[in-house]
Amino acid sequence: MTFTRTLLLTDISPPVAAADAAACSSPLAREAIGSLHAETLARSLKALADPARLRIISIVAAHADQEACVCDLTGQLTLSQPTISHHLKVLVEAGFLARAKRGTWSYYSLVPGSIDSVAGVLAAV
Amino acid sequence: MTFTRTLLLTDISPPVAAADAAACSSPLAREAIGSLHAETLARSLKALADPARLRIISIVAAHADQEACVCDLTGQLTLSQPTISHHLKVLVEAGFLARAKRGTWSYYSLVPGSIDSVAGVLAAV
DNA sequence: ACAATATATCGACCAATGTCAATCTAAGGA
DNA sequence: TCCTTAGATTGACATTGGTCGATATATTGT
Repeated sequence: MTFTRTLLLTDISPPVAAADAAACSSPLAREAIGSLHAETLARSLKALADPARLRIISIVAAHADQEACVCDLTGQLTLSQPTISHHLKVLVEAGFLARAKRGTWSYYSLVPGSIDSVAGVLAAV
Repeated sequence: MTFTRTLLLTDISPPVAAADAAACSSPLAREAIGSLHAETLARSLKALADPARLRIISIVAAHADQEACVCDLTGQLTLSQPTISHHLKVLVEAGFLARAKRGTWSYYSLVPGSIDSVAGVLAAV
């Protein structure tokens, strides 16, 4: 890329596309997301893209105080305790849940806005 | 589920939780999502949870006519043509893209509302 | 018909992921 | 102090998933 002036969209006359674009290509209305942005969003979506983890989030969100202990989860999910613990870790590391240990019990709460944020970013892709 | 009358939230007095709930549990404000719903949403999210596929969707959406040919993608993604073709297939099967073959070229377009729909469902989990 | 091009499919490979049994850690109660 | 219980960690395993090279299919141009 050695051009001193960036090729603008308005520079493209209908029949001719951008320099390195193929003949079949149509004009762009805006920029696509960058690869870095794509990787960040993909990481968040990967953390959510599991039935057990979605149910965990939903169970936590369904509680009046937006908080659930692990026993709430082991009771409703037909998964072993270590597996549930693993999913919780994934969700905490992805920034969707926060852990608070009180006595013997661990309580998990939703990080406010974290889900909505991902949903918003996704809708803007 | 053989109860004739559903247990209402207002039936639960503060100190006592639902029948099979543990001592650490707090009351629910609403129902959590069902496992079927969770699996459906997870399938959609899995299709989106990949950097290459997010970029593909973004590139398609960035086009003025919401349509891109494969050559647009091979030019921008540093992935082999078979790999891109694979990702396109995943996105079509998940219902996010539609394929239209015209002549030698295949054009992929966004299925209107499909992304917003997932974003909306996700935000409601 | 033939050659060239665009895209899809196949087969194989390696990395990442979900799951569980076994074990470890920490907090409470007797 | 010891036992019990809640939860996290570890290690192993099977499955899924992303990638590419090779090949197949289909369409256009000569």
